[in-house]
Amino acid sequence: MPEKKPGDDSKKMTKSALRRQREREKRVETILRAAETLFANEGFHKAGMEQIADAAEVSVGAVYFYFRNKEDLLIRMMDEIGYLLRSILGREFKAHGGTLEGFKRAGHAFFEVFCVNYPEQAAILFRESVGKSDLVEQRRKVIFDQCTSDVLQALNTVSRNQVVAFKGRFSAEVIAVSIMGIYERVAYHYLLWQDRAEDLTDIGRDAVAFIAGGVSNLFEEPDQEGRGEK
Amino acid sequence: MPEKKPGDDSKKMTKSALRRQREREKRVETILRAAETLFANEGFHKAGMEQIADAAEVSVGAVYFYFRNKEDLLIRMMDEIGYLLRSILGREFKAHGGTLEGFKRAGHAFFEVFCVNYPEQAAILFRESVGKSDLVEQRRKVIFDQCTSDVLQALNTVSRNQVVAFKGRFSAEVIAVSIMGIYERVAYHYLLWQDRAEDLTDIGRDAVAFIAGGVSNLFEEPDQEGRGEK
Amino acid sequence: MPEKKPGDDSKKMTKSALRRQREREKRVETILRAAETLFANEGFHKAGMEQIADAAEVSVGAVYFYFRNKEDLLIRMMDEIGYLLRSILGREFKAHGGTLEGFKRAGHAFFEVFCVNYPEQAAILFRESVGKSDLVEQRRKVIFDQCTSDVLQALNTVSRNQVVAFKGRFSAEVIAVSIMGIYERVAYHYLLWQDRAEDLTDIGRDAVAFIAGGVSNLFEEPDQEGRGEK
Amino acid sequence: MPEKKPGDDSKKMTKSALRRQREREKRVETILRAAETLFANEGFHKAGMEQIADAAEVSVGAVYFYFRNKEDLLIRMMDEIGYLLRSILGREFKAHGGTLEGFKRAGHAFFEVFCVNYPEQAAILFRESVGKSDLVEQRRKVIFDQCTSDVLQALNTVSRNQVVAFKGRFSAEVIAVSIMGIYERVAYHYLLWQDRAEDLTDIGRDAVAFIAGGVSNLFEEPDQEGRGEK
DNA sequence: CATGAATGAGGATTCATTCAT
DNA sequence: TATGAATGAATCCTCATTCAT
Repeated sequence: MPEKKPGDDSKKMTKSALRRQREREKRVETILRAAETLFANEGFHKAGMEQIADAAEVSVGAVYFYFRNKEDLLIRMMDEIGYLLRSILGREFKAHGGTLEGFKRAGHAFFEVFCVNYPEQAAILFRESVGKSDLVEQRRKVIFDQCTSDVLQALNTVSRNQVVAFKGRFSAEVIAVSIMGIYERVAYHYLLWQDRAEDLTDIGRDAVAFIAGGVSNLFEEPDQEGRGEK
Repeated sequence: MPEKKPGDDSKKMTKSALRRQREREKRVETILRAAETLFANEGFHKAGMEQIADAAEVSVGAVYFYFRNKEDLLIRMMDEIGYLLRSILGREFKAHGGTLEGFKRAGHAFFEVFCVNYPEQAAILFRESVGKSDLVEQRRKVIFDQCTSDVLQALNTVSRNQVVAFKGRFSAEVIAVSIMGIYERVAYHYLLWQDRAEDLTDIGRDAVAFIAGGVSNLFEEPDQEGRGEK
Repeated sequence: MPEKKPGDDSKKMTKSALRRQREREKRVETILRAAETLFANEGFHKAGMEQIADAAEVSVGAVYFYFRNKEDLLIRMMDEIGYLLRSILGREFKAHGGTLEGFKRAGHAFFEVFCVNYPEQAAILFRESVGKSDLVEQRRKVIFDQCTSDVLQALNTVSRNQVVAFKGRFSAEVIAVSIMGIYERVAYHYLLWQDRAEDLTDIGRDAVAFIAGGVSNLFEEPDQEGRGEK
Repeated sequence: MPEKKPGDDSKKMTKSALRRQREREKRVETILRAAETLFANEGFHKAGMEQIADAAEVSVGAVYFYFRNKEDLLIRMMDEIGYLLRSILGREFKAHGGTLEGFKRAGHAFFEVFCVNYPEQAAILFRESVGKSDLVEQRRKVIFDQCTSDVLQALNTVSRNQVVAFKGRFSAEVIAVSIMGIYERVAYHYLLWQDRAEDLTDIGRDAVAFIAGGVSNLFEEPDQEGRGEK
């Protein structure tokens, strides 16, 4: 079984075993990248396993050796992409000490780093759908939930750091979900539909500003009337 | 061809022709509803034409008599759903004279009327994807663009009615897209993933409040400097 | 049953019955012509009954009222064409009193009259095939047999008129079949494949000359030894 | 892709690769033969892919692995048959040094070798047609054109060898086409319609004699009445 | 007689997956 | 490990034919 956890048996390993390990990982990598491009450009259903194998310059059998099935390929891919996305956003947020500024920077990074440098990955994460009740959909949910949870934590961190509190009547979770929605659709709209990658910086700034405006509204500001939405 | 425009020959029609016309529409309706349920529950790819025909209690041939092919079925369905959604939102907005209040009400209607009463339609509009470069994807884009455009117009109407102006540095279009994103993902998250239809009223209120907060932030407030980010 | 022999009941008929009779025949004619064009241009299998009905400006049901089924359509068509072809050839042959000259003239008429004026009919007679063991194939055989038989009779007539006799060792039937083959393939080659209708006169002359040469070789020439081939 | 040109890598091949190659060819052969029988007996349209696969004792998928589609099956088959036919005729003709005798022998071989030993192939070549403007029809044309061209060359060779010339007023091409027509229809008539395979030798002799008579008529014969060739 | 909506068996083709080598 | 030929269930779609109106 190739799914053995890497690192478990790393201490006692012959050289050739190490090389094998390395080659295995390289092979997995190659296949994953080939599939990624195909899925992004053709869509999950249109991309056939043989096509993927060809693109990765391996045999179909090899693909099935490293991946349980086509779904598994997509799931592992989405996990990677989810991890990548969270790294990018998390790094930026933490680099600014969990402030509102950091929160905004993370938003900018979403557009300027993730969308611009990993458009195929964005396409897969935001477009691919295989049909309800599939493992894939569950996985998508997990990834989005993690992201949402990250955003939620960030919101809480910011509010703590700012020494302000959320107005009790709002569900921070809904806000987090909303923010994810903004990121997702703006990326989809301008990257996948209009292919305006070069404008993403500006577009991202506007979107982030909109979010920041909505968010700052949510904090109690003791000495002052809220800008009353009504 | 059953696709003849209705109304063309409506004045002079024999009774039997009228009945036929009615029956034809009823049949189309039946098939569309059956397909809707199947697409929403099984997904586009998993739902077979025979299954659809069975559910509609007609033969496969009958489905193909009224619809060019499976894609056509989905496209016509999406068009209907798009129209339905825009009607619901537009009616609410106009009923309140294009005010911010109307804008919010439209938002509430999205969750309380559209999502709650037409969850299958929401599933189809927000989940179904067939793969890039398909007619379906184009159609989806058109529908979303129309909705986005509606939101954009609404924003402009509100800003005019409030005698305030957008802060120049924001792209209203990006805001509109963002709002669509919020609606979409909140619906997706709470309706399709968590199936919390009964909580949608509250959830919707929070989401709309968040939007309203963000939006009111966008209007120039004469006596005060913008919080200029950049 | 619309297949009643025409003329049977012609003596006692009301005027309206007569008109009906006429209209029926006109209708049959229209459908047959429409089908002819379609079969010639699209082929038997590609031409659908609905297409035929549309082209004839009647309903599918009407086609099925006048013709048992698609095969019947083709068979009746082929019968007509066979009759037409035999008329053209026979008329020419008889007009010259059954001489070799008449035989040649008939050959010329095949190319210059039949092929040139009825190319669609030629296409149907020579190209259409539906698959073995069909009624159609049997019908084709009958028609070709009739034509072959005509040619055979013509050969005999000529030989009688010329007061010469066939060399005993030749089967006149094989010659007749051969002649049919020449007509068929030359027409196919130059009309259906190369569409050189305008050259058919010359081409036909060559083919006929070839046939005449072969044929005149077959007759015993009393004062002389046969040129024994082998 | 199994269509790799044979011979490319024939020098350095492992044993197993060689065996694979052999098995592949055997498999293609098996499928082709099964399809041939089915096409000849049932006709192209009536023979289903599953039926073919069953007859070849492989799965449908295997058929599609070796052949692009049903048309491809027929085309490759026709190519083979065309090649076979031309080999048989050409061999005979060349074996007699391009004389009129060789020409006749080739004719006899057509009936006695090709028609008698390969009746199914004859059925396919002469009967199967799928409808105008198809790849198949184009292929048929190519094959017939090649055969016609062979006949034409043979005629020219004979006339050169006999030191006689064609009478200028005849188009040798039309003669060649005519000869093809004779072969085709005589075979069709007596083999496919009347199934008189056992009489084909005699029938063939008559047909060839008829052709030879027509042909010898075409040569200029300077000093002499008799046409005695040889 | 005419209509045209409805039928449904039948057919070609695809493709994820397996397994002998 | 790697290969790639083989599998066969699944699926979309066509179209000759029927029949209620």
